[in-house]
Amino acid sequence: MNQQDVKKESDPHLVQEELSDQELVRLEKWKKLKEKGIDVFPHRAEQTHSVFEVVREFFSLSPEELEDKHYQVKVPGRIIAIRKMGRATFFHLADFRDRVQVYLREDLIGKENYELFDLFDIGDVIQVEGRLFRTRTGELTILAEKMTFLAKSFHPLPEKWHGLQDIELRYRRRYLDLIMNPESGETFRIRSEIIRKMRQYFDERGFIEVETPMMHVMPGGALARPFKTFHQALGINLYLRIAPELYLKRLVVGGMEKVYEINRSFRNEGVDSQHNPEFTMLEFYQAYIDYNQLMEMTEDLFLVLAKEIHGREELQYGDNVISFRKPWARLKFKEAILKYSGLASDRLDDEKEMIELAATLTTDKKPVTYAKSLDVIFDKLVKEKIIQPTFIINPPREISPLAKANRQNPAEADRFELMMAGMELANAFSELTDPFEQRQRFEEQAAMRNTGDEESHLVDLDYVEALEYGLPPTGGEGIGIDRLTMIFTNQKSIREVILFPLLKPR
RNA sequence: GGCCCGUUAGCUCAACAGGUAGAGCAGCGGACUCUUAAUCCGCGGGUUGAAGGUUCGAGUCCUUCACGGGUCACCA
Repeated sequence: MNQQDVKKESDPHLVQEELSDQELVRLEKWKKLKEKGIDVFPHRAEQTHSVFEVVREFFSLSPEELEDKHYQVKVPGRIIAIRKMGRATFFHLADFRDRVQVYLREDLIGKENYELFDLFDIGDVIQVEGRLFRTRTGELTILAEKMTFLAKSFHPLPEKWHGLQDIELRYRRRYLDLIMNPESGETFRIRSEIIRKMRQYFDERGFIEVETPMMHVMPGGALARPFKTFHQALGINLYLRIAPELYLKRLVVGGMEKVYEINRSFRNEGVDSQHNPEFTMLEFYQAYIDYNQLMEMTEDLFLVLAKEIHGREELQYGDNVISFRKPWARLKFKEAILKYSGLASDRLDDEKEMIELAATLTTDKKPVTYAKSLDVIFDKLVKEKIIQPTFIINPPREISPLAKANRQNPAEADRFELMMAGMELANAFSELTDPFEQRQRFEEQAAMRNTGDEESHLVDLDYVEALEYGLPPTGGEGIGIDRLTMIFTNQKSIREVILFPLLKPR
């Protein structure tokens, strides 16, 4: 603490030291309220309704009904607009989901109380007690009899008409975004509903929800660079999980035949409109099924979500309408490349040519194997062109080290990636259950790692040992909740569906 | 990390080609007892993201830096 801080300690001051005239005015009002003995930060408030509940319950009642019944309410909320007209004032009180008008009359609450309202500002959280009526223009309104402070607001709110537009400020001060921009609140309400409905979906089908470690001694379950940290007391390096996969399959070994985790995972990669360093997945595993059954489940799940949340089977996303009607397109990985890249099939089979082509598409790490080259080509030339929900099935086994190989073509995996709107939404496969093969796959990965591929898997012998006890045939899938929310809320950036996306400190 | 764009009053935005920074909302004072982007009259509010440079003069031109957005790279 420097001297300046010490000097100011006796006198309350705001975090921001240089105050605007408006902030000084608010501080003055607060002092006046204190002088009057008014507690602007009380411990609790009684309420009969939230703003949202008032609107929901009384919205459809006629002026006469409201007049007859004399509905008395106590409603907390934030003042978001004031219209003063001499000895009468209208203002709007808002909560997270709605707003309701309040009417204030000097002749009803008395001169002294009416003048006290001059010390109320837009942004203050208050409680209004009064009875409901309709104005001449028909708006449901609370005729105020009593008003109490619940929290004084010391900063002016953003502009009422345009809201908060500055994208950076919207992320850094999400609370302001939520106060000012109802559509932002709606996005996060839908996100919450997606997660709730997903839970319900899996719970109803007999799944158990679990939580597995987020701190891993050895990161695994995906091909990605991890965040590294250190445990002081144990003196060991730890990694933030890149996926819960290997732990969840250990649980299937343990008899949890249907298991899921809504998990936050962390990947130390770039940040863009489809990637945040921490992101949320739903990962689920079901014993005795394979990836074909997972495709059916996935179609069903998305369709249920669309119908229950939006009441529709297709959703507008940007310029496209995305339809979840079954069945969805299924395209083999190589066929998808043929279809969308324009490459001829004899060239696609020319391993050398594909490795060279892939090298021209990426500047960083050069793909050295045929399988990795195809993966790059898919990413660069195909992915963005797939708009409607499409299962891309049977990608190369080499880039799927945790999936069973396909029996007809062992170079391919019994796996699919679900693409839509140019994004990967889900990734699923028939889990590799043979401990000998798993160990061999890990060793292949480790060999690639030694050639400088940081994202390859490590040899996780502890996991292989679990497989040695017997993992039944199992289908497993991960669904990106953030991206799913983007589709369901028509947002182009992942930062719009994460309350506090990672930003550099100011 | 590369490239492009942005950063001006609390907020939303102006300022032609370098010539002493404006408006609306919000705020303050006044009028107004059914307004709803209330209205009317008046007033205050700025280190133009930061630091250098060019110039008689920089919000504007140049350099560097910070943060954000877009895009490419990496990735889901």
